[in-house]
Order: sequence, then C-alpha cells, then structure tokens
Amino acid sequence: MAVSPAAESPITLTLPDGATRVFEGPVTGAAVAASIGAGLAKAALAIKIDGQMRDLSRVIDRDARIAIVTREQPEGIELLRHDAAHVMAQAVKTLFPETQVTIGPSIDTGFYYDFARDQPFALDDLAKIEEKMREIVRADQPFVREEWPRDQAIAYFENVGEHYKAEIIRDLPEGEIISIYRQGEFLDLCLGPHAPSTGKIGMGFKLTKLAGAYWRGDSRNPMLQRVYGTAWASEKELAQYLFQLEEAEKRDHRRIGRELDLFHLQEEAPGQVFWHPKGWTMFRILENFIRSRLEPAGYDEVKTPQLVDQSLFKASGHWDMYGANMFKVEHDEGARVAGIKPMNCPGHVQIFRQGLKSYRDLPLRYSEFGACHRNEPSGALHGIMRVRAFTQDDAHIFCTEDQVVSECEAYIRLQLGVYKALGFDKIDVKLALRPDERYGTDAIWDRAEGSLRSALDRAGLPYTDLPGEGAFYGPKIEFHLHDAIGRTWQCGTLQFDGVLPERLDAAISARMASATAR
RNA sequence: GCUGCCGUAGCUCAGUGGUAGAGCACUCCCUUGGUAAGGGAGAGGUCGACAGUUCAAUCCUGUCCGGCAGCACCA
Repeated sequence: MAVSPAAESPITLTLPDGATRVFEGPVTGAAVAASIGAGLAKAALAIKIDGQMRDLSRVIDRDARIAIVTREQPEGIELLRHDAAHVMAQAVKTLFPETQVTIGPSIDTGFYYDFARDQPFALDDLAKIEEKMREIVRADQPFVREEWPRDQAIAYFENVGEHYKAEIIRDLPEGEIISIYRQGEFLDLCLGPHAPSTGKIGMGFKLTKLAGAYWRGDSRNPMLQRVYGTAWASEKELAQYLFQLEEAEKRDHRRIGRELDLFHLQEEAPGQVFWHPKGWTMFRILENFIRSRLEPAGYDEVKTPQLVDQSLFKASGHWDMYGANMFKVEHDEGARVAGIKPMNCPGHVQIFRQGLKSYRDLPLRYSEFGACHRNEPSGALHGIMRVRAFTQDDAHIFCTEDQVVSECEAYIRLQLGVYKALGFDKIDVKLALRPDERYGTDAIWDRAEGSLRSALDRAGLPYTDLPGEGAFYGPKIEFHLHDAIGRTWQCGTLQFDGVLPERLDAAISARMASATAR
C-alpha cells in the first residue's frame, strides 16, 4: 500500500497512449477530461484510474494511469446500461410508489431491475415505465454519489420501506463503504460508478420483457418481478439490434423444424420429438458424423439397457441424488421398481466391471448413443433444446490418474473439432469448480481441478472459472454455444468423476480415477 | 417447479354472453409465358380439457393440460 502523497504535491497522470499530464494538485476525472479536450469532456462518462472504473467526479490525488471512458468503449456502454437500470427504478418508483427496488445490473445487451410488488406489472405498464424513463433522461438529472454511515443507510432504507435494500447493506462486510447514488428525487444503494447525468443514456433503449426472478437467485425466496431492457450507445444501434432479433427469430429451430417438415411436438408427449423423415435423415447423418470422429479417437461404441432396476441406481447414488428427475416404472406386477435410464454412466461402469481389468487395459473409452429420459421440470422444456427424451452421445473414459490430463486434452480437441466442423465458431468455455456440498477431500479436488486446468492450458483454450458450479462428484469443463438469438446453451461437458467408479466398485487400485466425457 | 403472458381453420392471427371470421396455404375452374401472378368457387374448426355461474359460454370464474419469456433446476 502506497503512502498518500501530500495534498498539494504535483500529480502525474498517464494517458492510454503513454502521454503524461501533470496537475498541481488533486483533480477530478471531469477536469482531466476537460484538460484533454472539450469534445472528450462532453463525451466522457467515467474514468478508469489504474484500471478501476470511477465517477468523473472522483478526485484523483496520486499518480495513476487513467483513461477517459466514453460510449464508444464496451465499458462505457456497460455503464450506460447500468445507468438505465437506475433510471428504470426511478421511473417505477414514481409511477408505482408502493414498489420496493432490489437490484438492477447491466447484462449482455442491456439491463434489468428486480422489483418487489404485490400486484404484477402488466405488459402495458412497460410502455408507461419506458415513457417515464425518457422523461427522466430528457431532464438530464445529475447522478450524485454520497457515502453514508452503515447504520444511517440501514435506518433510512428500513424507514422508507425498502427492506430488500436494508438487507443488502446488512449483509455487506463491516467497514465497507456504503455508497448512495442520487438522481432527482430517487436514491439507490449502488457501488457505482455512474455517468455524470441521466441525459448521457440517450434514447437508444427499450424495455423488452417481464419475468419472474427469485430474490438472490434462490427458489426458497420470494419471487420478484424482473423487467428487462436493452440499451445501446445510439438509437441506430438499438434499431440494428432489434432488426437482428427479428431476423434471428426467423431462424428459430422450432419454426425451421415446422417449415422444413423436420419434426414436430405435440401435447401428449411433452418434451419428446416426433422426427419426420427429413429430420430423422439429418439426425442420422449427424450421428454418423460423430461416429466417424469417435472411432479414430479410440472410442469403443457400446449400448446399454433402457430400463434398469432401482437397485443399481441406488448403488450408483442416482436414486437419491437424481431420483426426482427420473421416470420410474413398476415391473414384476408391482413387486419391483425400475428407473428409465437418464444417462449412460451407470451402464458404462457395468461394462467396465465385467471380467478382470488390468491397469494395462487403460485407458478404456466407451461411447454410446444412448436413448435417455429425464423428467425435466415443465418450465425447463424448450423446443428440442431441452427435452424429456433424447439421445445422449457421450462417453466414459476409464483411466489412471496419470492419464487424466492427456485424456482430457484429447477430448477437448475432439470436441472442438466437432464444433468447428459444424460451424460453431463462438464457444464459451467454462470451468465449473467445487460446490459447497461435495464428496471427496480438498486434496482430491485440488488434483481434479488442477488436471482440468492443465488440459485446458495444453489445448490452448481460454476459459473462465465458475466457482461453486461443479457437480458434487467432481469439477467439469463446460462448452457453451450461442444460438441465433444470442442465447447460450451448455452443450458438451467434460466431467471428472472420482465417486461413481468407487460406488459401483469399479476401481482397479488406489490409483484409479475416471473422467467422464460427454 | 415459480412468476407473467398465451392456447380460435395446416400457418399467422382478429373477434363476440346467444353455438365463429381474415390473410396465407389447400381443392376445383378460369385468366396470364411478369413465378411467393390475377379472378371465381369450395373444403376445412365439438374456439386446449373438465367443472361452475347463466335461460344461454369460445367469450365470465375455478381446476387441470400444453406452449412462450424469464427465474430456479440441469446427477
């Protein structure tokens, strides 16, 4: 931690192009922008101080690298979207004062804000809120930052009936600076930064959807009302985005499926696909293509049963951990209960267990185009993307711990090769790390996560971490693909499973480990 | 599963407390070497299901089923 310089010592600021400017004493971001040029001063939204986004009003009192942020930069647009969320909250509070505000971040193409209110918003209300937002933008109200003592902030929000806000502050660590942003009559708890005034947002925004969302993302909590909006640097960009959306809707797979006579769905079989001749031809071509990639990669194709007695699923742990999502049927005249296979894993382990296996046999790679059924929650179903009956083309690799990294790397390359051949060029790779509830020691998890990281690095693949998102039995690498309308879908995954082989008694020795590649 | 919206002809949708309409598609006929062309005729719907209110319900109320947008879930 550097010692703060004396208040009046000169301050040297380094601009992005490497040029430096010296000020006689502390200056605000706004003043810095103005010193560079009038145009920039007008366009300025915020300032980056040593990489940190700050308000233009923030006083800089030491040497730093700085960059003025405008709507031309991604950070600038993100900031405007966040500003728009605040303005939306202000508009809602003006129109529906009984509403409580909660949180409102910026997202990929816009922003949202979650509101708590007994009466649901109607679609018509969106237009009213949007109009009120435009009024606020036109009024060009300044965003003013204030720092409040924690107790005062909690008391204030409780007093005005904003219990969610008070809860957020209570959960902030002691000593955290509580910053409040005020625009017009409205004030909100917020980390910031914000643009100097509401006018900077411009008119390139539009409210788009209304949906429910759980408070703090937990289904045990009350459901709030989330209003989504999209916001752009200009009206032209907004129009362009809306046009793209329209175009993308024309390419919706549900529409294409019907118009090209590929498949259909009907009420009697929710989440299950009726493949028409043309669609099934495509399906088979695709399956054979995958096959043509798997064989040279050393995978042995297998096929495992559809209906398996509960005893196996109990041994594997599926009955307890996944039972709610499984279809179950009585057999032997009601004397026994079986589960319809929800995934290939238990079956593959059974094949592995047959006969004596030596470590010399490893790695063993079993692949399958397995027909699976999962009782997905009704709200999760979506066209043929999220269904209750599907073919899971996955594989299980049984290998020694020494082989994990190279097997994972090979799998990653195989998977990417398939996506490339199919024309998916935008792929987000994520590494889902240990969840709170998990099996295995920290040492095991350290090794497992480390192996996946090494494999990703060796494949030269950039990725982002997803802390806490791993399965209880191991970490996973997820491949997220983008659809025509910009939504992402988790498709392939590579899952490290240190639990299942042992549960199903498939270990060869203490050095045994298995990686599951889907 | 949760919140909101929706469920009328093959598709896209309008509509009303007194048992239904448009455009496109379809069938037949005619016109036209301007091609998602023009004209005429026609077929096609127990208005998602079941209850209730009512003299009467596609329309109002309730329950259920299904779909859409999110959220949650996605061993």
